[in-house]
Amino acid sequence: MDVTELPGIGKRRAQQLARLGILTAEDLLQHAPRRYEDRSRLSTLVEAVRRGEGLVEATVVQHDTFPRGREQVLKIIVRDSSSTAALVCFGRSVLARMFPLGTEVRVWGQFSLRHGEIQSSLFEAERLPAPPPPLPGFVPVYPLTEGITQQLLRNAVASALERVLPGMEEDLPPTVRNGENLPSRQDAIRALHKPAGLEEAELARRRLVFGELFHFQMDLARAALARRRARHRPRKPPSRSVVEPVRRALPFALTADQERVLGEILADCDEPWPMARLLQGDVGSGKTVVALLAACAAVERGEQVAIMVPTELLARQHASGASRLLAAGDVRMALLLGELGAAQRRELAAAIGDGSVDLVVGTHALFSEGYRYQNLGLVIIDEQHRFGVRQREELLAKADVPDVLMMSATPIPRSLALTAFGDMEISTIRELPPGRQPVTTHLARIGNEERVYTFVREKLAEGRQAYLVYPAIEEGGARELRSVTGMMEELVPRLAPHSVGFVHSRLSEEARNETMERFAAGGLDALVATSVVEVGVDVPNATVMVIEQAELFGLAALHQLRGRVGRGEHQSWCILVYQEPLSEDARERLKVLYRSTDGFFIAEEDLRIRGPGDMPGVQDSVKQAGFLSFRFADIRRDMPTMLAAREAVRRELEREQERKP
DNA sequence: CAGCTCCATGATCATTGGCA
DNA sequence: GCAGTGCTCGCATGGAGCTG
DNA sequence: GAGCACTGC
Repeated sequence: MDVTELPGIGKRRAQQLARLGILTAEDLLQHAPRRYEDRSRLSTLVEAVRRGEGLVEATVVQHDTFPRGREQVLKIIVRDSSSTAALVCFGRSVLARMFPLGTEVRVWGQFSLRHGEIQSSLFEAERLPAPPPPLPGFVPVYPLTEGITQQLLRNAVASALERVLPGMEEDLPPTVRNGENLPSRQDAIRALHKPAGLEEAELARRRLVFGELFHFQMDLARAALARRRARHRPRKPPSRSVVEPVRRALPFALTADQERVLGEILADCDEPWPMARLLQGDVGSGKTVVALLAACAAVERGEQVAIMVPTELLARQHASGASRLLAAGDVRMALLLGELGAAQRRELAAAIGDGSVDLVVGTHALFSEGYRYQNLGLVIIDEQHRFGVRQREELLAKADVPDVLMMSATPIPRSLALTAFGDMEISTIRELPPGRQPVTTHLARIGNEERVYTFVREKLAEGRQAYLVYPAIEEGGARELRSVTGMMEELVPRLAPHSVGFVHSRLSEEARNETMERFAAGGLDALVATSVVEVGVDVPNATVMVIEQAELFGLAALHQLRGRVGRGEHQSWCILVYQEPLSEDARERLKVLYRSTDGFFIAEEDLRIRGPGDMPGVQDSVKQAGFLSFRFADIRRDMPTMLAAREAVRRELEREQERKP
């Protein structure tokens, strides 16, 4: 039912309500109050002052005014059994007419002592008819938008409750409701707007959260099921004729975690349905090896593998890493770059088309430029968060892509993973390979940077390399340019005689790549950069990461940056330079980072401090898909409910299976 | 940075009277 | 679609914090 | 008194 059918709501109000996402009376009923005011009992004026607010019944005994500017401000003096008080009517002198002397009134307001009397300038008053109506009880306070008042919303909700609520459908199957011991949806919605007490309101909210999350999880589960049913294909039994030789040739042993995850993936690949799996692991946890071994499994079945990475630089790096690791497996590899000439491109397209290439590494051009694969069996997506959810969904929907393995180096807290990647399986590598020394983190207040640079010079003199990162004040803006040039002038002499390269978003991509590659090859001692280095190149010889104005970075970004060092056998350092004063959050962020190098712990903390809005790794998908814009649920608080809902979905699907086998 | 929403805040005019 | 009627509700402003 | 919903044309 459209909101305009409710009394008091016309075209204009409807438009304003639309800004709150309210189009129908049902929407209105799902507009959850922000909080409640306890108007369930009367206080005396004296009590109300003591508590700061209260519901009071009193008599109007006097009108008074005082001047302010050129207006006269009305004061309505009321008296109850305990005292008298002034209702100060800034800008609403008309109230005089509504409350003449002698009127009995019921007032809700914030009361305090000012100017030597009890006053309230924030109040709602109403005339009290002869038999006093019942007390309002707990009154909802709704989020508003300009043009819509609390009262209007309360009235509208009240009439919506009468007219629409009885027709509202139950949204949970009875089995689930009984199992969880939940009230009906109608009861919950009624209680949401007219609770008998705060406990009831909270219970109602949780019930609605559950319903919402149940459906969310159900949709995900059904999508996953549908995918399984849709694309069956026969799979040959694994021969391990490629996987095993490659494994044996590895210069290191897999960690237990890597083994476990590899097992999960290989088992998945042997199933007749397509895999959709997220492989997450902290920076440097060795995801790539696992992914490459999975690729080998596909190759040995005669399938092709595409590895998609966000930048060409990474494509090159992956390709060279892969050719080294896969040498023993006789895998035919190709690197697909945008700069290929027409002839090369034709040649490559042909090779992909007739199956004479097993493994292709490239950017999204892998799919967008009309390459037709002869028998594509597995797509591996690195740094999945760099691709939008659109690309991800397109890919999952492609009928000819049986298996998809996404990789993420930004650990995602379990709670978010269950929402943003609820339709995928998740494999997690927690353990770092042996021999990696944890990065030592130091905090330095700005002003001590001379010591920092001395330290950096020492390390450079030892032959190591260093990153120096500063925040991009304004993406591509003039101020950034200034700070870049400022940095250059300052840093070149400071780090002399060592060579310094600069990378920032005002440079062309080629220029950036060139500098990064020179750094990677050891041709530059120090790299000064904005956070573009966040994702990226593996430079084992780089052991120092200095982050300027670290307080401006998010926790996850800092962790990512820190992950750029500590990738070789040398001890590595991360120095966070901050400027006081620090905000509470910033202080907490830096503390977390100082204390822990565990990406998963950091991710949980990030979620706790910041909330889900800015979480990297999921932000694209989540924001675009609106996953986190639940009506009732707040991921931070309702994680237990999410798990319960997920479990309920599982049981419900089981029951469905039994019913129609 | 901009656009929203939420929240807290908000108070006078000038006489009189004494002294040089 | 327009004008007239009758209803209800009735403050302005600046700062703070959040999000696009 | 304004703004808006509603009514009657």
